[in-house]
Amino acid sequence: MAKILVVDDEHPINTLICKNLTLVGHKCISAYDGINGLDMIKTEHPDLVILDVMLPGLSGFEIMRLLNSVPVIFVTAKTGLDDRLKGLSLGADDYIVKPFEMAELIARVQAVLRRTQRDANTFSFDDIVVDFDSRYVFKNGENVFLTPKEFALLEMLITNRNLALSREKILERVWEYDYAGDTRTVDVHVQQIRHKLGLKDRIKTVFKVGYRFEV
Amino acid sequence: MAKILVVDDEHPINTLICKNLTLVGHKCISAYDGINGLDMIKTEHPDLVILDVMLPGLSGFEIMRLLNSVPVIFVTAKTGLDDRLKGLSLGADDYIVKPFEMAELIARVQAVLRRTQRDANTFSFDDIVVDFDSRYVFKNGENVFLTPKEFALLEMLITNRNLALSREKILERVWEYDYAGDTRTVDVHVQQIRHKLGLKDRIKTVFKVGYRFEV
DNA sequence: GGTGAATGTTATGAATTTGTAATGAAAAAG
DNA sequence: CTTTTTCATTACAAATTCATAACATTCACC
Repeated sequence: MAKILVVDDEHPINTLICKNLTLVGHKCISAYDGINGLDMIKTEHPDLVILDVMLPGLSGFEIMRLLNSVPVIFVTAKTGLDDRLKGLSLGADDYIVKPFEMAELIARVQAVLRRTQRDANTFSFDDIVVDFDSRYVFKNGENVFLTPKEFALLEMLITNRNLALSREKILERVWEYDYAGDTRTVDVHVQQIRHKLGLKDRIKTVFKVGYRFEV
Repeated sequence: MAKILVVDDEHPINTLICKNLTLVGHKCISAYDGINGLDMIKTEHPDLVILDVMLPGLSGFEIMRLLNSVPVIFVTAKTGLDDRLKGLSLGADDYIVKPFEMAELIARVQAVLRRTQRDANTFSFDDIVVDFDSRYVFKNGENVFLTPKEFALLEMLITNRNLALSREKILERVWEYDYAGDTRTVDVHVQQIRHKLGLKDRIKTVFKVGYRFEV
């Protein structure tokens, strides 16, 4: 099951796509304009984005230019070759022209997901690779050992990257949600991760609040 | 000659498939619901499973989710593209839609068998050879005896090598999928395999999670 | 620059988790 | 039915994790 974001301003089509993707077992979320679409990509971290080219706010092309590494399938009413090339050259994983058969869209979705999810479930930045399936962390190709708490904390920082996280929120999610201990415990673990992975400037301290993982 | 398990609740069809497969020289066994099907896969170790999607007990999809490495050909009455994609994405080797020509099914069976039996069915590392057909394990050329549970556990570790496997996941797959016992049981069997094969550093414990077979 | 509060750093022992060996019940084989 | 094998469970030993405390440093504000 993958989390898929559908960005299309035509509500009936958006709903139809979502309904069908849900039927094949995926979790589906919708955005109806470019601004919100970009927003949801950043906050929800979908596994795949289905992106209409013609959007109010930001065009699909403009959104793609601002993306890093989310797989994208492009949808457009235009049939011009130049649009197709533009999309693919911007890094789209596939391309489909309206009007399309729902079966075809789904086939392409599954194909892209197979392609992207075969490559392990990892997150990379700088010289670091975090593999969530094997629970390995590599720095510069070398295996760095993290304890369970450290790994869970790093996982949460990555999931909520670029957000300021209070110590309370971190305790609630990485420890038990009604954990009663000292919030200083979080500090010690953050220092440990910083030390082991050399993340002094990636894990920023937000004074009086908590921490933020910037990437 | 291969051993083929047919899982289909419609007795006449099951029998018909078996008869034809026997005619072309295979050994054929039958199951008529999902629970028994899963059971026979674990006890009989067939070379190939022909699996109906619509089954009483456990659906074909659910069975597939619990399997490791047996080749599967999917059979379904549905013609929907989504079912086909679901099957293939779960790792089915082929797919055929009812009603089908018996000649076509046989052709696919032979194709899958050719594909899977070409690669000798063994796994080797260090001074150890595991033969999944004969169920022999050799260390340094000498036969090491493993009990059924031990072999099944080793098989799962090898199939999912380099992944961190939780004790729950191991119980679900090596024991029965609804096994109620203690997770410490897994520990004892892991120690046994480590001891018999000298795999102290190949089977790593992942603290608070489970184990990972590294190779 | 000075001050108090917040965060960084390091060490230690209690608590949790895993390793190990033994035991008896259940299943399989004879 | 008897013997043998397998395996779950238990109890204790060893290892690991991690919360906390104590002290050092940095930060925000004056």
